[in-house]
Amino acid sequence: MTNIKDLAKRAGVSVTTVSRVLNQHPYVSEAKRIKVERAIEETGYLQNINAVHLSKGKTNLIGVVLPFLDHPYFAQVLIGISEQAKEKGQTLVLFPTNYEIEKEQQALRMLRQKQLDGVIICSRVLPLSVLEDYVQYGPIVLLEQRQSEQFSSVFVDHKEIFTRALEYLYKQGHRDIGYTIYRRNGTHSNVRDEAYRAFLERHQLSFNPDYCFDGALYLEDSKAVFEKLKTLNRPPTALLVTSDQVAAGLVIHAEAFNVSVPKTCAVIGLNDEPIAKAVNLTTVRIPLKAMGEKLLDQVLSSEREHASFDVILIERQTV
Amino acid sequence: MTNIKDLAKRAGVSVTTVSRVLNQHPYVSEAKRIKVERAIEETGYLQNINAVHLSKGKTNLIGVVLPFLDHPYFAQVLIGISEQAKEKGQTLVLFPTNYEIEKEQQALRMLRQKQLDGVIICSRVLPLSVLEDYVQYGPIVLLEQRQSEQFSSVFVDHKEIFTRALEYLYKQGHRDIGYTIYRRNGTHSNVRDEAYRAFLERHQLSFNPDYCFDGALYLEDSKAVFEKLKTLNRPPTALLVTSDQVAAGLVIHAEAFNVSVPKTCAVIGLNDEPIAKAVNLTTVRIPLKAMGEKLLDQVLSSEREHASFDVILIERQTV
DNA sequence: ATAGATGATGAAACCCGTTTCATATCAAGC
DNA sequence: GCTTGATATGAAACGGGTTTCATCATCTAT
Repeated sequence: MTNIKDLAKRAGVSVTTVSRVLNQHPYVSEAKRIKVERAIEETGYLQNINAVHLSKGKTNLIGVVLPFLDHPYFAQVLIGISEQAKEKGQTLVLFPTNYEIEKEQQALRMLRQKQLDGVIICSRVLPLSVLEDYVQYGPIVLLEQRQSEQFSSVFVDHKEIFTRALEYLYKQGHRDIGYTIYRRNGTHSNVRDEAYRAFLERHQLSFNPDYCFDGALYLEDSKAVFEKLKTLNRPPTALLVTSDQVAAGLVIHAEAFNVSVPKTCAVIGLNDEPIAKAVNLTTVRIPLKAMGEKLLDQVLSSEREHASFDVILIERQTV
Repeated sequence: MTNIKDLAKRAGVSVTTVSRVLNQHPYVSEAKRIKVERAIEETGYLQNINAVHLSKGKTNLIGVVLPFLDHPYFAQVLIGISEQAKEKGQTLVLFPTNYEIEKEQQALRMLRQKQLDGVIICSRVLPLSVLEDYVQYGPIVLLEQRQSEQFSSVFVDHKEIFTRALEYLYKQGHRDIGYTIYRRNGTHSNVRDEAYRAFLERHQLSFNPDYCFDGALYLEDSKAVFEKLKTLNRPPTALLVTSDQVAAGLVIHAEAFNVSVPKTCAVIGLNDEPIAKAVNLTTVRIPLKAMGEKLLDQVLSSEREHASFDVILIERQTV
């Protein structure tokens, strides 16, 4: 493989000059520039990028930490991130964690070892305190509702989402409203719980612990929701479902479980994933792609920033 | 940042010895090993991985080229790849191409620049001849039915899939059978077309160019299929649909288009994606995750190999 | 007792760029 | 004629590891 030295010799200039040509620095005479360019063409020279990385101390590599690749929520965010990455000349390194702590740590370690210029964390199990130890090595940005001094973040207001969706259901006459989530101790579970309890209080409704269903993320998880629903002697008349996958599953499986949506049970989803439109799901649209783009911008920026995105309630046929 | 030199000084040994400790090479006395390990702990030393890459000429980075992130077909393959990557200590760099040629080229360029140890191509638009120019820089493996000398590959026999699905429909009494694909000039379109025409010939059925529907990849593409279906004065009584997303869309939207599945139109899908089970889709299961794992193994291996995977026809309710 | 294998160690070469710094040339301004 | 600033260029330092090679000390088998 030809390296920059060979190139310099062949062009009859110093390696410095070659480097200047490669990096489009000024102060190279036309004559030498042409010589170097010809040498590059003749040899088919290409920089050894690892040497460039070592020398420059950066890699244009951004780590993306996310639990699952096969869920539309994360897929949409990832599409936003990757389109913006293309725009900004960045390349993505993926860390599908399955919520395993070592996979998250791996991303942080690579940041520390300078293999990554920054890390985008779309969802996590690692405590914030651990992340804080790593900001010194490079920007870490979060896809979560959190206004930390240390990290930029991108988020939607989950309290508002819950409040709006719940009030909407209330206005349609529902008084027994349950909700489904994936993780009980996820980063947004608290906010949601608070919004839910505030809603109940506001309307003097009583709290029923059975009305919170967890483990609901994928289409097929809707079956478990139905099954649990069947065990209740006073099942909710409406469900706020924090993933359209699950909400769509409820709609699709309703008949099999002898439920009618929205008659027996109204359903309001979240995200406005493609399937939502297909099954006519009332849902709250979150601009996931735009949020992904913003995440990429933030990880490249030195400013701390907290970007909030607005949501839209999409009324369709399941409430 | 402490580097290996500082470490050597602090431990009172040579950098060579430190390197040996770091890389678990033999021939280091217990005493010195302990000294070095203590120095590492005290300083919190971590290798600059870019220096390691430059020195070793490899990065443990594998490029994955795929058109879309938000389709279950590729998501499943990617999950297989990434689980095996974790197993083998490899990290993935993603190239979501949207079938843009420059994105595919970017992966190849990074291979050539030694930033990637190998490239997995799940689907492509670049001609094979271009890929061949790059095998000299590192292993390139393909997710496609092709027995090339230059590349390892992982595949299912699309001819067999088509043949089995078509014969199955034939056995159920169907004589007007159409099929849907995404790209007319995709890597497998030929094979499928051949299988289709051979099937027609075998049963002395006539070829109808309107029976091939393209542009069908996502759930919502099913609507276009229905619309085109409506324009035919002799619509097919059965469809072989090469993505469960589309097949599920057909089932979900059937009512709206005044079609009954399977009565008016039988549907057989492909891949056995999660949604297939949810909507009771008859489909052909492809072991995508296992294939992804194999792809990762192949890209790490120096042997050329062509791995064929078996498929299973899953009979449910749409035929 | 001795050849030959095995263990232990460090100097130096190597991987391959970028960037700083010193130096030189040339033209414009006074 | 002289200072000053812009242009042009290359030597050398720097980023930070790994690996080869030479050397020396032990141990084992004959």
